Amino acid sequence: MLDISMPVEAALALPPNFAGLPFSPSFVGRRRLFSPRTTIYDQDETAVPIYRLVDGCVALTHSLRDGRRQILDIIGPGRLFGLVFHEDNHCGAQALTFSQVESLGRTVDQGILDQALVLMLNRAHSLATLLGRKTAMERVSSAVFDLAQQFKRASRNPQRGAPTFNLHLTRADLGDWLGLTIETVSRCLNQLKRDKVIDFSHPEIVRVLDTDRLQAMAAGGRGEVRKRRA
Amino acid sequence: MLDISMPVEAALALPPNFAGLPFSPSFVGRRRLFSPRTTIYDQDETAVPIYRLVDGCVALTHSLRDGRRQILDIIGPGRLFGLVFHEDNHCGAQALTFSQVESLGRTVDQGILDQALVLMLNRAHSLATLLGRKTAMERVSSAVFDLAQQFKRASRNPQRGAPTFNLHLTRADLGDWLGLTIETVSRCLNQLKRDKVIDFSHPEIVRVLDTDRLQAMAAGGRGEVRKRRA
DNA sequence: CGGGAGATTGAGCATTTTCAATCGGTGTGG
DNA sequence: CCACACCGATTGAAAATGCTCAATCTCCCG
Repeated sequence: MLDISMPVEAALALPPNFAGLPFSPSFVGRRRLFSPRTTIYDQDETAVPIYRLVDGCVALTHSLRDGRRQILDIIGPGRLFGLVFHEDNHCGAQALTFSQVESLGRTVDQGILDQALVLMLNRAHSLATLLGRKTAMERVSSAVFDLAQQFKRASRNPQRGAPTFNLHLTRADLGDWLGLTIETVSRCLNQLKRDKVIDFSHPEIVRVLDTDRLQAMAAGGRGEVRKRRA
Repeated sequence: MLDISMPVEAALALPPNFAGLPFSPSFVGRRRLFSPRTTIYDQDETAVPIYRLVDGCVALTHSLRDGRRQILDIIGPGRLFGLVFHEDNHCGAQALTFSQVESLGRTVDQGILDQALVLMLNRAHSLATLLGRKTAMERVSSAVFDLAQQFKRASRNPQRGAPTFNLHLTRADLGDWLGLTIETVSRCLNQLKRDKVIDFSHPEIVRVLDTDRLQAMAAGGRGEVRKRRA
């Protein structure tokens, strides 16, 4: 595997087509390539520009002083991230795979920025709902569903056919994202596999066998209405 | 108690001073008064304007189809909320007490809107961290601390003196916010009371006896570093 | 072939939930 | 004015989901 000794300037080939946000073509800033497990910016860093993820996978993380870590969002190709979103030094960004990132400085079209902000906020709210109210199985199902959306291979199988995607997160990452432990994540993933909802032989490459059932499990299985609250 | 049969137009006295966001004085739109437990807008509603909470307390909530509810934010006087934040019908807003709300339409200064959005996002991220990684005691401590900030009485006791505030949320609301059950919330609150960190006789009126300790408990008690993760 | 990192699996445990009973304040009707 | 009903809060005991600890497995790589 490549041995790139970290934050390296690189002018790479154009990215593959991705279903990302629209951009004014004028903003094609400097690109940088980050290796897996490297920090793009720190939780306490200031004056961070706006970035666009061209290719790869980035996690926004927040750590408590005692070391507990929460992943606040997983960013796929096309999405924006950076400091404007967290003036108050709030969370850091870390590449989970080789990630090509484009710096947009601070001169981003207002509308696009707002759009990205709103997406960020919606996802944060979804995550909160997941963390506050969903069971382990539902959380893992939600995560797989979300990642399948963001990272499904544009590759073969044009439409209806067991979409495969690369799970860029380790079990530990998934745990930090979903508020679970490594072991629980592993158990749930293997449960989904036994249930023939997903499949994987290599733990990184996941195939979704039954998208509908996956989505159903993500929302709360069979709709038994829960009690409480007038 | 008043019998106001809901959403009622009202021109009320000017609100007390509050430590809110700055506003261009030109935006003084229509005001409405909402009674406790009434809906300001629904989760699936569209074309909602931007609101400013003049006085009272509002909860942003998201409900799963099966009835589970997650409170995504608790809004205190001065803060903005409304649809721009959630184009994709996402969460509803509900008054928790008598709340005076000012509609700003959609003509809000961009900078102020962004500021509100970023605050919203930061709070959503903090909530996610709380829900994903904190214990019940830490969650409840965090909530009390946050509410003390947002709702501390401007009243007497100019500074250093056991700030008292009105806990506008019921135990059920707190549970829906913190991802806990009513019973756990109650137990934690009474534990804090036994520990002389807070005090209350009426379950709605809370006095903070030891702000420092409260804040410490909110962040994770005595800083024992937890394991895992390189 | 040996070492290491991540994943899986099992068993026991703990925090939090669930279930259930009781308390306390408040509003209503007799 | 008091009895009753109701709603929210509190408290205790039992149950459960998810965690901790520990062993083993599978790759990957040198």
